[in-house]
Order: sequence, then structure tokens, then C-alpha cells
Amino acid sequence: MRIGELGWATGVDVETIRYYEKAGLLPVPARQANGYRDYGDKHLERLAFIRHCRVLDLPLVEIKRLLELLSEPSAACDDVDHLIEGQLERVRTRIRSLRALERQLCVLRSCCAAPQTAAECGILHELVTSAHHEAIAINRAGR
Amino acid sequence: MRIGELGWATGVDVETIRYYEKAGLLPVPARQANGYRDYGDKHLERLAFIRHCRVLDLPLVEIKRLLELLSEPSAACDDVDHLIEGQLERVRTRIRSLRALERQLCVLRSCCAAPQTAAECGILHELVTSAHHEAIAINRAGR
DNA sequence: GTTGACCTTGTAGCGACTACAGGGTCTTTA
DNA sequence: TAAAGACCCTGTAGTCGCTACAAGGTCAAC
Repeated sequence: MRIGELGWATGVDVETIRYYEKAGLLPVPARQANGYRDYGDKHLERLAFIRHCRVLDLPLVEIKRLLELLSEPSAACDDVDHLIEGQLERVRTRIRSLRALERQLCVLRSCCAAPQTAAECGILHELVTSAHHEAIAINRAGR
Repeated sequence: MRIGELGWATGVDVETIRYYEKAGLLPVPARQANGYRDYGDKHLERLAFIRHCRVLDLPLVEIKRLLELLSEPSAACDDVDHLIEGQLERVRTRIRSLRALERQLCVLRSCCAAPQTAAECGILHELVTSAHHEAIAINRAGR
């Protein structure tokens, strides 16, 4: 099948497919007589795998490693554990960080009482004040 | 003060400060006789503001808008509400997405029973299977 | 004078795409 | 047959927000 069909089958943009090929994630495919790329089931399965890993937010370099392990059936699979554990930890850290950010934004939003001018804006006032306090704190902490 | 001192006072890297200046977030500063940038309190406060907004994960383009509003005291501040609401919504969406991702990764991690080879790896097996099912689902949904 | 910290401008790179530009191929329709 | 539109190709550049050089200048301390 041609690249558009592969993209249609996997939900991956054709330009992204070409990018993955260039990045070494997808093997160079055969070509039709007119120069068009010609993909088979192997590419389809491999690209679906890559996409699934991307949905899991795994970086390409780690996806590459997983693909290597898939092609080395006798290799030890502790790398796989480590990759997934690492990713899980990153996700958890990010959730905590975003939770804190959500709380801050909620506080900030509550500074807004009613439509008014920028000069009277509670949110802007709070942003400026918080920034000022943070700069002072940095100075005290010796950054 | 020179750029290093400004960076020290705000916790922002000197290269990032120069980047912000180039991006139009910071006004072009005065220069000392030796060509070094010379910053005053105005720049300090402004950069602290920018940094604080970055901590809130606001994109630079929105920070720029907020800075504009700060310099137009008579402008209506509903833009500020919109920016903060928008950011809050983005953060919440991202949290939900990461939560789902966390659950997936936990399921995936539980596929790992013991150290074994890649051929027997429960995680890899699950990744491949899930990718396959997703590709089929995409076909059914007409993507 | 030397050394090391700091400064300058300009360019390039990171990660993961995404969007052209310029040109070729193929099918359908008038 | 020609035109139009969809699809394809390679190569380059851009997005976002930094971050890291390269090459060279400035300054203070030793």
C-alpha cells in the first residue's frame, strides 16, 4: 500500500511517517515503479506499535529500544521494565506538578471579581505581586 | 545591573533573558560603555513577571498579551480572565490525559511477571497486541 | 602579563513533529 | 487530448521554548 493508505490505516500523518523513516524507526520500504513507497503488513504492524507507544508518551529513543528488543527475542527484557517504570514515574511527577499548577490557577482565577479595567484587575495584580515575592525569595535563597 | 546579575536575581538563565529580548518580551535595555547590557528595576520586575507566568506554564504569546494589558491600564481585563481560564482548562485536560496514561502504564507494568527474555515479555506482548487492536479500531472508525 | 569570570553576537541544536516549495504521477472528467 | 484534483516525491524550514556552542571582547585579581 502507498503512504497515504498506511497513514489512513494507523492514524499517523504521512509527513510523520516519512519523519519516522528518516529517524530510523521505520525501515526503508520497497518502491513502486513510479517511485512511490510500497508498504506491507510488517510496516503496518510496526507503525501501529510506534503510534501506540507515542500515545503512551514514550520518547522516540525509547520506542526505538523497544523495537530493538522485539527483534532480539533472546535479549533480556529488564530494559522493558525500566522503560515503563521510568515513564510511569515521569507521568506521576508531571501529574503532581500539574495539580499544583491547577491549584495556583484556581487561586488566581478567584482574584477576578467582575469585568473591569486592566488597572483594577485582580488577576494581574496577583501575578505582579507573586512575581515580586518570588524574586525576593530567590535573592534570599541565594538562588 | 549586568545580565548575569539580572539572571541571578530572577532565576532566569542569561541565554533565556537574551532569548526573551529577541522574542520581544523584554524591552531592549540600555548599554554600558563596554557594550554590556545595563538593566534597572523595571526590567527586573518585568522579568520576574514573565518567569512567574512561565512557572504557570503560560505560553509566551499569552504572557506577551498580559504584558500589553499591564501597559494599558484602561483596557478591559476580560482578556486576562480568558487567558487564565484557557490555561486552567488546558491543565485540567492534560491532567485527565496523564491520569489515563498512568492507568495504562500500570496495567502494562503488571504484565511483567519476572525477569525473562524479550520473546516472553508480557509488556512487549501487550504493547504489540494493543497496537494491533488500535489499528483495527481505526480502520473500523474510518479514522 | 596571565587567568578566569563575564560579556557580546550569531548560529545551531534539542524533540517531535508540521508545513511548505517545486515538481512528478495517476485518475477522472469534459 | 487537456485540465483538474488527489496523491506522491525530496529537501528545507519552521514551531515552541529554550539551551549550547563558537569566536571574540572586557574586566578584575594575582
